Amino acid sequence: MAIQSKRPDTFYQQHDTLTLAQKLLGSELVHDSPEGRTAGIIVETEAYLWGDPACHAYRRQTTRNAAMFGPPGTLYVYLIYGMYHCVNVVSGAIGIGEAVLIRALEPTEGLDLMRARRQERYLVAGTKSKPLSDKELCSGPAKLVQAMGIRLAEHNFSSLTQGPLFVSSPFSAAAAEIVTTTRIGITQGADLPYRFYVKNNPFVSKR
DNA sequence: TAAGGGATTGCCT
DNA sequence: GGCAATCCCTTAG
Repeated sequence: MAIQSKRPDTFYQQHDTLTLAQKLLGSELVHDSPEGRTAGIIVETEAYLWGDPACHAYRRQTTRNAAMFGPPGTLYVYLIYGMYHCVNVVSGAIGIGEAVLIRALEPTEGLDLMRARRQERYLVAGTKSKPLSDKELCSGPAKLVQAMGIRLAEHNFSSLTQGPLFVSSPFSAAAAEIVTTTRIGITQGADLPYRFYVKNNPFVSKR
């Protein structure tokens, strides 16, 4: 296993949100949990900006979006549709509610643990019997939260620069081609080109 | 205080 | 491809 360097505070401080959303592509998200390590290369992101009607911080700071107003490199985790969670990397200055949504990972480590976490719900429900394929583990914002063992109570407000959940620099600096397009699942600001993904990567949630 | 709705997912037709 | 599931937060009254 190669030595991985944790992205420092300056990585999150020096880039504006749209740039950070692209810089995060190719970086690896790592979680060293008590159950073991899971990790994946970030292959799809979306930016949510100040003054952007789709941004959770668009109106004002509230209890739900408070983490977005923290320092860059903070995690913002929220509940969506009453049953799933999504994770964001907070960006922009303190007091400015901007963030980058992590939408998909290419799994690199701990795939069995990911599978176990993802299938837990099905095993309980007893509906799904077939093991999930590698592509089904992290190809969506709520999927990767499950697979990585990210939880609202534990990780909202936590920092990516200190602690067991962090972003590492890529192993190879091979510049992948980035596709820029519109964001998924939103109604407001649907025409803004704030979604980025690695071209031709099969682990991206949607083409 | 009440009611609407969402940065999704997976099952069903 | 369409749609239900399922909560809590936010906004309106």
